[in-house]
Amino acid sequence: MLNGDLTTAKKHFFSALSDETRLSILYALKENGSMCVSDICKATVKDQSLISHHMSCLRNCGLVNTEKNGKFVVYSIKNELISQILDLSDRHVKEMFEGILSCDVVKNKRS
Amino acid sequence: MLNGDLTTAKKHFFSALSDETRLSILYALKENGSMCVSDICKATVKDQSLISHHMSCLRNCGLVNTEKNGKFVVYSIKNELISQILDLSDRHVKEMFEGILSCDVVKNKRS
DNA sequence: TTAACATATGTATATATGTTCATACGTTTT
DNA sequence: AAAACGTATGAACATATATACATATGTTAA
Repeated sequence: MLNGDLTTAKKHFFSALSDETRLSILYALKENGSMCVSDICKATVKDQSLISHHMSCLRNCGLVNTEKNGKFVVYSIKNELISQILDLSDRHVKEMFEGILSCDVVKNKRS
Repeated sequence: MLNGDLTTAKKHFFSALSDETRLSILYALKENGSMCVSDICKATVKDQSLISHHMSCLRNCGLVNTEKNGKFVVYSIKNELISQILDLSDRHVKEMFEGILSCDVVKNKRS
């Protein structure tokens, strides 16, 4: 495994986490254990096509499990390691909350 | 603190981590303890202006510490919590390595 | 004070990425 | 078999963002 590729993989892993829709999907899964696509659509109030695109991203980056059940596809958080990463990040963001939101980039988005 | 804002902050935290240049800066800091901007430029082989932009991002998201020392500005990894998040993510990405790189998005970038 | 150095910041641009729309695929039901 | 349902995928577009360039600010040395 080349070092450049490892960095690329890391970049894509964090990219998968850097989207509000995908974050809300992950936190819905964290609350509910496992959900099929249409349930995720309801929980996040988003279109099916959009959710499917995002699930593909989450699947590829190893953030969720897929399990087929008849015509349903059931997703869940991949494993305990992912849960831990989400929890620790949660803790950090809550501590740094104001600083992060006062970031120029964030502020510009609001105007 | 509004829930929407918390999600926005999370998104920006992970966005800060989803860039190869910023990741290489963080891993240089992890190896060397603390470094001034010009040292980071050498270590990452990037322009000073680019590094400064990225340091601003890392600072805002609470990923690094800043300490002024004469005309130098010395940066280091913020705290143990950040180190842990980086380590756990590292572990995950190494496990999921091939899957992540076989992602369509990643593959398209290479062609 | 002037010059040299270290760092930060503003702007422009090219590229990456989230979303929408249309449609395809697979499964169950009637 | 056809219809209905659940999910996935491809293309197009609008927006976000990394980088480069120019320049400003602050600090030390001569």
